[in-house]
Amino acid sequence: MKIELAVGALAALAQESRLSVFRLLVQVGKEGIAAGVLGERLGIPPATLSFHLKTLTHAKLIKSRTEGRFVIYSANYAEMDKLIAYLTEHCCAGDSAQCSPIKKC
Amino acid sequence: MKIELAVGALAALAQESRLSVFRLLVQVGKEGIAAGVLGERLGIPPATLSFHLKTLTHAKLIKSRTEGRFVIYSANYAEMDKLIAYLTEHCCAGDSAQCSPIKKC
DNA sequence: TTAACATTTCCATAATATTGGAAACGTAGA
DNA sequence: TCTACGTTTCCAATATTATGGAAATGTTAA
Repeated sequence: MKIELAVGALAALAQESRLSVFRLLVQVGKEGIAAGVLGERLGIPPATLSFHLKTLTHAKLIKSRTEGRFVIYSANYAEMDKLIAYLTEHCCAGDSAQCSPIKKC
Repeated sequence: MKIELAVGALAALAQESRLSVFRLLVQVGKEGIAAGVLGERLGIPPATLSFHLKTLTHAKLIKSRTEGRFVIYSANYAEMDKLIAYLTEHCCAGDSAQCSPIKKC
């Protein structure tokens, strides 16, 4: 993973509304939920939510598919895993004894 | 972990110089290295580095100790683990079959 | 085609973050 | 004490980001 991509992903997550959106999508699973449901659950106005969803999508942390007039968003687990791997890469001065395996979803 | 803390940690990491500093400290291990060495290795001017170290420290992602006239910085592995746990909490709609254990340092 | 609905784009305002030089601070050794 | 050195604070210019109303876009059902 290149540092620009990691910075982009971290910046996307470094905002309360977006972090809430992402965590909700992570918990919901790969089926995802519609933008409107997200906005309702989290109390975010449509324009603001759309802005944040765009930011998360651009960072590749979430993806969307269209179903009728709904846009269904879901977490990109692979990208989350890559980000975590990047943060913890070669950790603890190579003393792998004190590191348990990496999170994988 | 509260969302404000997570947002603070993510914001601290969402900047190229700070992410480089953090990853270097993660790789160096718990003994840490001096501020000056960090700046030299990463090519960051003293005032700028100090600003970024303060930001990372405030986010609890790194810690420091003074040794003579050197200030030695090191990663806060526990806080990194908590952040990763927060991001992946209750993931995959409870389908734990597709999630391997969390990263621990 | 028309009406109803879900979502996104446009836009201006407001708030927050980044940068690095110069000066200040604190410690160590002579 | 004096000097050298490592680090931090101060500061102001510059750049980036967040917010949400209004309008536009696209989809469905009748």
